[in-house]
Amino acid sequence: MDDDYLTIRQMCDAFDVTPRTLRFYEAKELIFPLRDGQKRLYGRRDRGRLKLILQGKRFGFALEEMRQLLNLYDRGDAQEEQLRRTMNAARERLAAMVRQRDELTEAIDDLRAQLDLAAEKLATFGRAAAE
Amino acid sequence: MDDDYLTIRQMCDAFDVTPRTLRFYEAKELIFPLRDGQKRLYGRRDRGRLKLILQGKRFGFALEEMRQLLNLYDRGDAQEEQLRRTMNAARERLAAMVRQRDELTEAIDDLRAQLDLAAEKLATFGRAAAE
DNA sequence: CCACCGGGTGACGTTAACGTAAGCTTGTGA
DNA sequence: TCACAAGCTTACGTTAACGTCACCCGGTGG
Repeated sequence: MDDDYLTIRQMCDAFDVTPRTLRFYEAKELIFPLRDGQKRLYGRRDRGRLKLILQGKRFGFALEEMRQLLNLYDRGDAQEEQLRRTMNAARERLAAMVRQRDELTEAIDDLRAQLDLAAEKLATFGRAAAE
Repeated sequence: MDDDYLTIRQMCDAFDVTPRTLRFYEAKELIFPLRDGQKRLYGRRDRGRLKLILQGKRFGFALEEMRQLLNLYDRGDAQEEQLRRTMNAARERLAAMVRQRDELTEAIDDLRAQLDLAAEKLATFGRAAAE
């Protein structure tokens, strides 16, 4: 009921984003602020969506993916089905993240091994100089 | 001595890259194939560099960074200093990769938690339907 | 009156690592 | 000789998520 509306600047401060970002999200149809004349006014709904968007970004969802998920919730009905779909998307993302982490771990281990080799080689320089 | 030279296609097959990639690397001054008229010929040296480049990519080095590292080894002298610098660069990369993995791990844990919450919520739907 | 501030609207720039397409040459087998 | 394949060069396209710039508008304090 008491949707206190925020200006773009207040939103930026609250969520630590730039005005450009909010306008950009609006252009991408992720959020739909009201207008007071020219000025954008962001209500509870937009804040909720933005929060989800930023969370999604953290999980590696692309903006377009988030838009689709958010739109699911906009149609308001069939809650269960929506939740299922969202969970499926999330599970796929999760699997991708785990894969990515595994690859990273491999690369880390390999790089460490290379560094060890290099350290040995460097030691031979030291010994050569000590003769 | 016996630099057997490879054509661009042979290189592509050997390293699993496209011709475009090799020409691109050349334009970026990462490799320097000889020319037989128009045709590029890749020798031992270029193969070595390409191998390092692809390794570096795996570790997340940018091409420009790789170029600088490779150039270090081109001047041929002061081996020890070169090795040191390369190791320093590698250590920084390693630290960045570890940081990145930690962040990813956090995000993974968070997403898992969210999924668990969602699963609970979904269960309430099931119970509601069972009444 | 005027500078300034907050906000708004395009439109173009940025970054990385190539992909893609057009059109030219050169070599080769039928 | 002709067509075809492989290479070559040049140049523009792609992707994501904004940043930057130039310019406009309306209200306000001095």
